[in-house]
Amino acid sequence: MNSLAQKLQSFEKLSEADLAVLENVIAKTRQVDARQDLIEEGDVPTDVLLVLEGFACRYKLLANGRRHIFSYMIAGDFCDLHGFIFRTMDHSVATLTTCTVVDIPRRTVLDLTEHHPRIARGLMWSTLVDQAVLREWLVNMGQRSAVEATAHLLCEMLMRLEIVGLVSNGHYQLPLTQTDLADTLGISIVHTNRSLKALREAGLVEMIDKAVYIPNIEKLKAFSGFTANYLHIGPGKVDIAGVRSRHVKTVTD
Amino acid sequence: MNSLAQKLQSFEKLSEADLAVLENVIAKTRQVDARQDLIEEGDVPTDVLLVLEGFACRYKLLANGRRHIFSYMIAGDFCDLHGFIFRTMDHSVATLTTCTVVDIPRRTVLDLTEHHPRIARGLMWSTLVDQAVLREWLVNMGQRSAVEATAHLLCEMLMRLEIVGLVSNGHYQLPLTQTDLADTLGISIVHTNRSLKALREAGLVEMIDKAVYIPNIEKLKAFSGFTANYLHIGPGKVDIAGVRSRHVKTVTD
DNA sequence: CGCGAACTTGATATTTGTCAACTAAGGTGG
DNA sequence: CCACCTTAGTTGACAAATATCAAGTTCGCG
Repeated sequence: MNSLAQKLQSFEKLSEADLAVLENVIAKTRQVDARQDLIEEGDVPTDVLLVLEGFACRYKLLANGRRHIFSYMIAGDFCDLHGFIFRTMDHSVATLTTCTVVDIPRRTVLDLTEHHPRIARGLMWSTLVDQAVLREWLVNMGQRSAVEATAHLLCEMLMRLEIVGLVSNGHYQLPLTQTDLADTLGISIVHTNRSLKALREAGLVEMIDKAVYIPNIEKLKAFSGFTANYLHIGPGKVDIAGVRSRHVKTVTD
Repeated sequence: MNSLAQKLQSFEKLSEADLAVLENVIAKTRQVDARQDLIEEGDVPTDVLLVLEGFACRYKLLANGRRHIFSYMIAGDFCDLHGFIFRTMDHSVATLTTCTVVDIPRRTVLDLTEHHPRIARGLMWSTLVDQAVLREWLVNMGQRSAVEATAHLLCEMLMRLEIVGLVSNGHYQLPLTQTDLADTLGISIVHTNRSLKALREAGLVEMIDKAVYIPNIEKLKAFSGFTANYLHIGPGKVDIAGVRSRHVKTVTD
């Protein structure tokens, strides 16, 4: 099963016909190098973009030269329907690592939403999870200190990557520079560096290069005020490599 | 035409049948006093909530007692489908003024999305605009100073209220306390007070009680770095009281 | 070998938060 | 009608968080 179908299934059981359609939808993939724009603010996309593998981000550049990153798209995540519903992009999307992407024609998405109500609801579900993450980031920036916010982000990435099987034993790869993190949390690079140092010195996080290790997730959650409810992790229909991850608590959302 | 239909129409022309269905959907309204919770985090909603009139907000309370507000629902706005798709609420919704609301049964929403594709796409459109606003707020908090962020918010509210005809000549009502604003912008009350004072002293904004007057919107936009593109204001199909607002620039999104 | 990108650290400046005190306005009970 | 609440707004003084500037270090790569 492809990662799009996998993700949708975690919300609602799809029919054989649904699955066949989805398989068809992602037939033609292409590779994109790291650090490339997939689409830019102001563009009028003809297709809907879907990231099947790799790490990408949404961001905006301001007139004063500053950049803000407001979401990460990880392996298995797919893009929202922004390009389908709106004519022009109000933000840009760029890869962080090499990515496998699919360009889905508008027409195809239209068909999906009109003739496959379960898929349509699945897309809505995914969109709403993205929205919930945005809300939590707002809380993060508004109400938590830089160190707490940094810790919270590392918690969230752990949870999200765990769902798609990209965490083993508290270790995961986070292909972000400190500049990326700074532009995500809305703090300076220097302060980002010091926040990470504080987390390391507190023994909450270990980071070597892009490898993150969280020795005690409960401690990090407590420190950052993290609760996973906003990720709306499904009832556990997702089954990666035949074994449900032991680390993900089953939350009957 | 009711405000739900009006809002959806601004995205896509609805059929007579669509309109009739919508009229039926909002038949049973109720009044709610100001400063009341409509739904709380952790609740399992049976219906989808729709605010027809008044001012409401979404917020979250943190363990440390802090509150963060991450969106305002204004007259004519309707709630997203959060309660429809997710079982439990990951945030709370409260009225700020007296509101007219409708409780739409899940079953009804299900019917709408399955049998009225244009309405379904309209709901998606509205959800994505909400999402775009969340992204802009993230940029606001992350990359702008407190004064700029405050100005940006006042710009945004002007634009959004203008669309629904609640602005006359640069004047509008904003029923928020400075505490509300502080919890929205993620800054302290005192600093909010001083930011507003700075805007007043710069002649960019006049505020008396809850009445806001913006003498020169272009100046305020320039000061705050505001561009309306993220609101995805439609091609102008909305027609309030028979006259399209002169203040809204028609943006062919 | 040298260069650039990312990371690190110290010193200092600026922004923002906290504490405390005070004013103004509206509501309520006597 | 007034005394007395409470809530919202305002201001000053000071503390804390965060930004900026400047100067390294480390490491991969041509």
